[in-house]
Amino acid sequence: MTKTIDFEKTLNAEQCAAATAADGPVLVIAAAGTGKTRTLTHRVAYLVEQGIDAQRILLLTFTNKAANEMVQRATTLVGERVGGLWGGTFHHMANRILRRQATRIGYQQDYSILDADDSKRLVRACVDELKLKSKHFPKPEVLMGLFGMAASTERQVVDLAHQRFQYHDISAEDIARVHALFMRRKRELNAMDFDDLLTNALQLFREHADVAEMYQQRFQYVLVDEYQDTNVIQSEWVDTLAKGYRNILVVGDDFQSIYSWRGADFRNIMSFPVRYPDARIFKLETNYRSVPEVLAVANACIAGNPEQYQKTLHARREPYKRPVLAELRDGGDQARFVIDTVRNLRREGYAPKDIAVLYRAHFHALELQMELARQGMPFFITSGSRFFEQAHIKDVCTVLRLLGNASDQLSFLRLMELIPKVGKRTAEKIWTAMEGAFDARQADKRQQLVKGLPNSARETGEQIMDVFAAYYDGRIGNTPGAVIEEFVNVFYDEYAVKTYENYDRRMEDVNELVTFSTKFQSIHDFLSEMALLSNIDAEMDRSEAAFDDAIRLSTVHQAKGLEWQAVIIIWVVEGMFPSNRAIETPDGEAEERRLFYVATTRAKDELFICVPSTRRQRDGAMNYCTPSRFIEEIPPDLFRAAN
DNA sequence: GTTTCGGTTCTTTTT
DNA sequence: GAACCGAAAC
Repeated sequence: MTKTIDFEKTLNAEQCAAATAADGPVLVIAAAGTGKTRTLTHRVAYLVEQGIDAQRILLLTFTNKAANEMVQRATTLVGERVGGLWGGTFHHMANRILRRQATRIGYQQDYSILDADDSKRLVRACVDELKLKSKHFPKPEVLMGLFGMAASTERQVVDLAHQRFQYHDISAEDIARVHALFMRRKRELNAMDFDDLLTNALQLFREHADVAEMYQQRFQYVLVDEYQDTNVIQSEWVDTLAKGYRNILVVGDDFQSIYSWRGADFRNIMSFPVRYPDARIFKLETNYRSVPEVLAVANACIAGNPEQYQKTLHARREPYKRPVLAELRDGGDQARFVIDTVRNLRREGYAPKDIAVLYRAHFHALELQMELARQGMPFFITSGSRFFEQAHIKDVCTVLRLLGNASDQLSFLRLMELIPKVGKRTAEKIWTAMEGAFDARQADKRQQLVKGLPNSARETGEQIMDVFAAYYDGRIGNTPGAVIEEFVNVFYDEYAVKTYENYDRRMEDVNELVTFSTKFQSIHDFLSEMALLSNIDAEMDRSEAAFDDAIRLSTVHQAKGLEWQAVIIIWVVEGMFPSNRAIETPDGEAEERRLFYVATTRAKDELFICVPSTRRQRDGAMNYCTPSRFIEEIPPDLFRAAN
């Protein structure tokens, strides 16, 4: 017999009420640091203790890290009984469902997943094909943003484009044409991007009642974390899945809604009681994380957003020190301040991993990174470009992706263009000759490919083709790692030496990828995981011990859900935080304020806010900075002076 | 006609 | 860095 949990003892009254709530719809408003994860974990444990089969519980989270953490903590509470629980991100769940049902919506089961880089390339190709490329036409990233917005808000691209470019000489119809071609191409490539995963899964539910019903029957309980960051697709998704039993429990905090630029709408959380009139609402307001002085600053900051659910964080911890507002001369001065502060904190007994530096955008940290490197202070940064999206990682996966989906034109072109003397044109010609698919199983197809290459490239082409042959002949294993290793041995290692100055570092990444791949049996599992794992998730798997001696550098977005003893926020000046571009959009300022609130509430003991007064421009000229409006809104006596 | 190379420019936030 | 552009090299 497994031990039973005394919920009233291990949780406070607020948490306990939410974790042990009776069946039916439940909304939990959980302010920062109030034990949200703890509550959700105990909810899972509670359900399992009540005799619910874990396979019938669905737990949707924002990151894989959050899902893993919760499952792990629930396992500690009630043991192996949580084994069959479905936990993960919306995208993971969509992929899991679509892998079984893709044919119902006109896709093949072996579809590929396009990451941001793939989608961008495809959009660029569509713009080229329609001959719309010009100085004034929006760049692929801008188009992608527009398409993504349309997908996640269920609006028409032409309307959004019209709105966005009404004062510019850009045709909304042309943008809609690019979008239409982009959508068609993805079908032809048998590929889905991140947005497609969500919309296609929803379409599947809408058009196939039997599929929807199957999952509605399966999931007796649906739990959703970070509900304030769901978009309309996701919220309809959740509503659909919960239709069977109506045991839906969502947890969120409208103050921490920071993804509206991705279609997230915190009104989902506000309207929950309207969609579920019998919903019970629980509020968690007791903060265990931060000292009262930090909370005072956080509360003062968010008071600038009056139209939100007002809730006050009640401090549980003893008074300690007021946060520091540090006025610095420039970026260099700021970097030295950060380093001095870290040294002082170390002397006070904090470990490096207890300290984080947060900022609005990755490039804000460039100067600091250089100074840290120069001073030999170890740091650990979650970089802007994703591990799996780096050129060398994508290069070594092209063969694998083609084995997984013969229609993957993007991987085909990428692979061909690795061969010397083969460029865009030649690669495209060969692809056209292949008639839309490269079926590497057939020896004559491989032959045909080599014949399409210029003479000087044939030998290399044959070497690469032999990787495919080896896979099908069974000469190498059929695991993802074996294919990558073979490709590296016969071709890529030599290529990398010639191409990259930092060959060593890049090949280390490749080796790490092979190690990572051993966890997966099938090529598809591996490729899906690669596309859907975020940077933070990927880093989880890398040697964590190495990071214990390093301070953490992170964007505020990526810091969400994390906490540190001491937090230093840099570049809190107008134009950078809030970012210039963000405040141009309606409600942009309110979201930036929420973002600043998220930043401040990451700190447990100590908070340092840096305000440099000048910033060097690209051309070397000095720019004067005004302290952020978010600083001006906070009463000065809530801060202490820097020593 | 294609590929390659060298110089220039620009960085919001992410599954 | 890495994406883009124009010019040189093949």
